[in-house]
Amino acid sequence: MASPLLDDPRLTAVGLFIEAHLGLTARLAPRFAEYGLSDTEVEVLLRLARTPGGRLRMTDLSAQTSLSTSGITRVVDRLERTGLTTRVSCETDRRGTWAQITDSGMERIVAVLGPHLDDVEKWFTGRLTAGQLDALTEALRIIRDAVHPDAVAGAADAAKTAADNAAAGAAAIS
Amino acid sequence: MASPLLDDPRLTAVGLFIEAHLGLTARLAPRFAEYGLSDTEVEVLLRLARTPGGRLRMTDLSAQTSLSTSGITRVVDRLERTGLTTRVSCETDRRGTWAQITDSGMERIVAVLGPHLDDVEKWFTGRLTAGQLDALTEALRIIRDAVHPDAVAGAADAAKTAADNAAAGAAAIS
DNA sequence: GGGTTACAGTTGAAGTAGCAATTATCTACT
DNA sequence: AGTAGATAATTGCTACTTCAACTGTAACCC
Repeated sequence: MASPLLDDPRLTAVGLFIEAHLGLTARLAPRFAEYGLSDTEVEVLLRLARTPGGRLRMTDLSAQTSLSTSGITRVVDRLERTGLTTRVSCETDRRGTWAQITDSGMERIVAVLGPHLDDVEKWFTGRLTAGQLDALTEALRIIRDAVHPDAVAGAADAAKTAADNAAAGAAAIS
Repeated sequence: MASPLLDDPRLTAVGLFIEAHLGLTARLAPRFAEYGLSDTEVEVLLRLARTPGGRLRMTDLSAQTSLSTSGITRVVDRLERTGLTTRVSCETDRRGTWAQITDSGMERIVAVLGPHLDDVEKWFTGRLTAGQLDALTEALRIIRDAVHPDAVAGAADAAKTAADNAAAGAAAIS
């Protein structure tokens, strides 16, 4: 009755991957909640905070995160409602909208980042030797590049976006 | 304005982890859908299929998967509606319910497993050298054991459950 | 230029998840 | 035996996400 496939080591490997991810994110989420954020909101704020100019098009956000454009619309709705981001309409393409992180948003994400990194250290990076961490990171990068090419394409777009942002100047930062 | 924390390498490591996981599961899901299953349903069927006797208490399923007991109730509802599992009331504890995989459920999970493993090979294990895969697995196991101790405790319970199942005999298998 | 096609973002509807409350049952203590 | 507290499973409610449909704008091609 039992198929040998049920015990395939590849199945164990994926299972381990999924369990580790699930458990880790479950450990990290409470800290975000403490600062009034969900993991999705942190992801969006982080992307914006790391982008020169602090803003990104809705579509770019969608490509860089785990969310559909529809999902992005709604996260940005929530973030805007709490004053952490603002929508800025795009001058050169009137279909477009920038999601712009506000000063308040930047303060919030920077505030949560310290404790968050402590959590990461405690549950993830601190559990591994430097060699193990390097090996893990390398393997993850290979997988990521294979399964999520958009992130790479998005990086190319990001360069263009950064250039646009630079052109737009610092006046619009908040 | 930009905090140095925004570029912390630990942040990159977690990000890579999350992106790789997200991308991988996104690549694997369409195959499940092809067989009329969601990833949650596959997870539940797989746990049942691997358990001697093909059945597990709702609570055990909850501990071993990514779902709350409430979530398990609903997944098993769906699986039961499509005839892939059945509920069997527990003789020795009348509060309890077994989720029992049916012949149909077993056929379905075994059928999807072959193509699924091909996908896993294509997007995950096949991209890494044997050494890289070992290193990855080892690191993941360390993380998993740290963040998801329930899985270990659940294993102890599973031994007990297996004993119960053996006692119940083969008559109830389908 | 005028029309077709593609794209950015939003919205409505539906599905899936968790939390908290509820019911039924078990365990332990006196 | 009887009561108090824990536990198993389910259900109501709410929040979040996606898919598909829609609006407005841009790009292309004749």
